[in-house]
Amino acid sequence: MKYDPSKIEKRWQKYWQEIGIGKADNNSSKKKKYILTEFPYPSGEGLHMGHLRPYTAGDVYSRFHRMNGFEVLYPIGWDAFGLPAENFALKKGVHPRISTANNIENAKKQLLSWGMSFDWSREINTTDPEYYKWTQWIFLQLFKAGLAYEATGLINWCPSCKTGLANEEVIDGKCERCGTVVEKKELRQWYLKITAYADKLLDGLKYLPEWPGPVKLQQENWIGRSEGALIKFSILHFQFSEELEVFTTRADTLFGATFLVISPELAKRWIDSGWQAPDDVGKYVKISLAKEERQRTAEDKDKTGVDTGVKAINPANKKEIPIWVADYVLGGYGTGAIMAVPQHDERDKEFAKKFGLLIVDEPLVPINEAIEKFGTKKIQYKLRDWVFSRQRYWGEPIPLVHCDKCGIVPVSEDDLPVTLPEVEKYEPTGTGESPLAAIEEWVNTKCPECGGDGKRETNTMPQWAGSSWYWLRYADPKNKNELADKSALKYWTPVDVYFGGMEHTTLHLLYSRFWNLFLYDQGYITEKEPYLKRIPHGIVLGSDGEKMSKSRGNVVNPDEILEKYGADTMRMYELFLGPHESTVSWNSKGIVGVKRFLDRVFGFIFDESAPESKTVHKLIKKITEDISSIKFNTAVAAFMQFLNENVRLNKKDWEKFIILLAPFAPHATEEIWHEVMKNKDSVHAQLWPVYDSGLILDEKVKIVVQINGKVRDMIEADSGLTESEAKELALGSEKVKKYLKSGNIGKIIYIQDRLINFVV
RNA sequence: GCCGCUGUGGUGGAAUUGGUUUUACACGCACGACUCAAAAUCGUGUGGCCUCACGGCCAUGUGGGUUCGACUCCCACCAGCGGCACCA
Repeated sequence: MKYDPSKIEKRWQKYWQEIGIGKADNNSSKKKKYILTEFPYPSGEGLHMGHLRPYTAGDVYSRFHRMNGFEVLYPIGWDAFGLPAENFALKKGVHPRISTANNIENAKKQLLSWGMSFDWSREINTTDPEYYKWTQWIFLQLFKAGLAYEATGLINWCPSCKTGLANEEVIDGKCERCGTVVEKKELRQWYLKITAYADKLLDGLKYLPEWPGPVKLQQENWIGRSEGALIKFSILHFQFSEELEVFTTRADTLFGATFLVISPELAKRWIDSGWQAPDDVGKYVKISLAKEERQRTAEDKDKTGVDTGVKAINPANKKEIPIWVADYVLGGYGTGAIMAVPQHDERDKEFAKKFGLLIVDEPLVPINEAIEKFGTKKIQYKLRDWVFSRQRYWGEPIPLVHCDKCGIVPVSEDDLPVTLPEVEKYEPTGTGESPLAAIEEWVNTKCPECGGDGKRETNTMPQWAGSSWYWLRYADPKNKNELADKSALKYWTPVDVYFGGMEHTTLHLLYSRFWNLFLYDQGYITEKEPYLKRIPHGIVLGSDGEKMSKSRGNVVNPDEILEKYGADTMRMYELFLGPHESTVSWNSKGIVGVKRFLDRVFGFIFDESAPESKTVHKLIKKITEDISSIKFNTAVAAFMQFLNENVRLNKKDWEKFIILLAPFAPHATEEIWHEVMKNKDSVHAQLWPVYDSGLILDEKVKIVVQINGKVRDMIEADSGLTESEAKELALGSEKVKKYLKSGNIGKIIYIQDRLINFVV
């Protein structure tokens, strides 16, 4: 039979829809397995090779578990709010609602053509009011719990996307979305108090043994907990502040603190409250604050600073010390001021040397004693509160009303969702104001509390809002009364295995853990941590080893590969490229190897007179273990090797082979299962084969004979020989005799069925 | 600078609870079969060096070490990738 994927794949995809291959049952009595892959942004370019990787892995894993008797939930949806969707819409001049719907339709077609066994009956869309109703509802719970607050502060601002950004969205000083260098801007923003969960987020990592170490470590570093102390220094003759508080982890070095340094931000606050700073100080502060964050914090930069002329008292030795202002001190960490101990800190030393400040070598004091005497214990985090408002149109409206009389009032839960108004003009304004602010008939509303005139909050939520709880919704996606039914959550959550990218470690993965912990604390959900096991995948590069990009011209389009080779070949080659977690380069040349393999599978004719195969049992063991441990590349190799080595197989053994191959090449195996094997039901509904452990043992083994650790011969023998039997056999070898002639045998090392080593 | 990961043929990669003459599987390449020819397919070979050959020596980034035995463990160094980046 000739293998022509284009003739068979559509037919079986339709068949799977009809029989509901991926449908998960909330009332199943089976053991559950919740397998999740990050849901895609439906961008205008369609899904790319980077999507194929986790979805194929998840699909193989899901099909495997279904065949092993699990009730599997492998859902999919669309993370369709946010900048990519909106920017695409702006570029094409189409309303984001329409372009998003088109992009979703296209992406869905792609996923179906790849043979993914998602449960399409649970498809969700973050831009669907029925969905974002609950995103808004969660926000209100955060607000009511005091974890959402409004504040004016210096925030990251992307001048190209024209919106504020969270700390996590600034990668190497640039906007995570568009790569533009981020500016600092003083703006009124909504924040989520993720810092209140810093300890819980950190502590929870301890209970996730199946997360990769590097992922946990990265989150740990991002949270950045350090234990130290707050120490107050009194300020002399200064009316704008009586004392200056610093955070330090080295209270034991307090006696060596010979000056204090404040950040330009703190100096600015003093100036704003009326301090007549010396001219050079005022000038320095102005210049520092105007600098780009990256310039200011570049490490190889020379230290700069100015003496404020103000003096303070070191509480330990009562000595008078100067206060300087310098931009190596960060305004946003600790108190925005430090005590400088040049003897013990390289940065302080560099500064002191440059400006001729005192460096003394005072003895250390016990740290706890110092804290007790001169300050208070303090735990400081690097984690900042999450800037949660965006000045863009395409996002969930924040469900709050501003009322002159009542202040900020939450929209009544009965009135959710606050739907995004239909407008023609939705370009970002760039003024720090959301485009929604211009829509008067939407903005003007009644206060939910007093019924008087009120104005809606016009900022929208960030990209990350909808994805911060989506896995919960999959458990019960159509629920109108709550985000998901408790018993459905009890059955499905937590997610057993979560496939996704490394780039989300300190973004989506951190945010969603935060929301999950919060919802758990509030009693709305049943699990403390959302994902039991996290499996990151490497990125797919172009054949030149560079990131795929249009400008490089190295983009490989999965649709074209599919047209040429079919979905099964594409899937298997993608898995064959390398270990799931490593970065791989897509090399279109190598794909023919997989196509040739599937051609041979298709052309294989089983032979009823062939004896029962033992190697098929080894294959069952190998494939079962490889899928379980996410080693798909070696599983594919094992299939190839098996077919190379077995030219004759009877029908029963061939059937086992086809079942094992089914999760990898779902269409081709289904075709063979029906057309060649003449079965009526689906190959994907079969039970996973079980191997006979008695049959995988070899009767004959090859034992290596070493002399002083060097291999000198190999003897074939029955398995399970004792040491003396093996010794006798080995000494009979001519080669061994030759090498043993010159010495006496001392030690003998024998490892059964493997090797015998004579030490001479 | 700090933290983490990686380093094996022309290429992607296998093998790491130390143990079957490193390089499974695949690509590529060479030769052969089939063909008028090509493609496809099938078969054989394919780490390096020396040798007509038998055979030998050297090889898992580099240099040491532990061990009967090291790709696998330890130390130092080099190179690449990722994260954080003046966090006091």
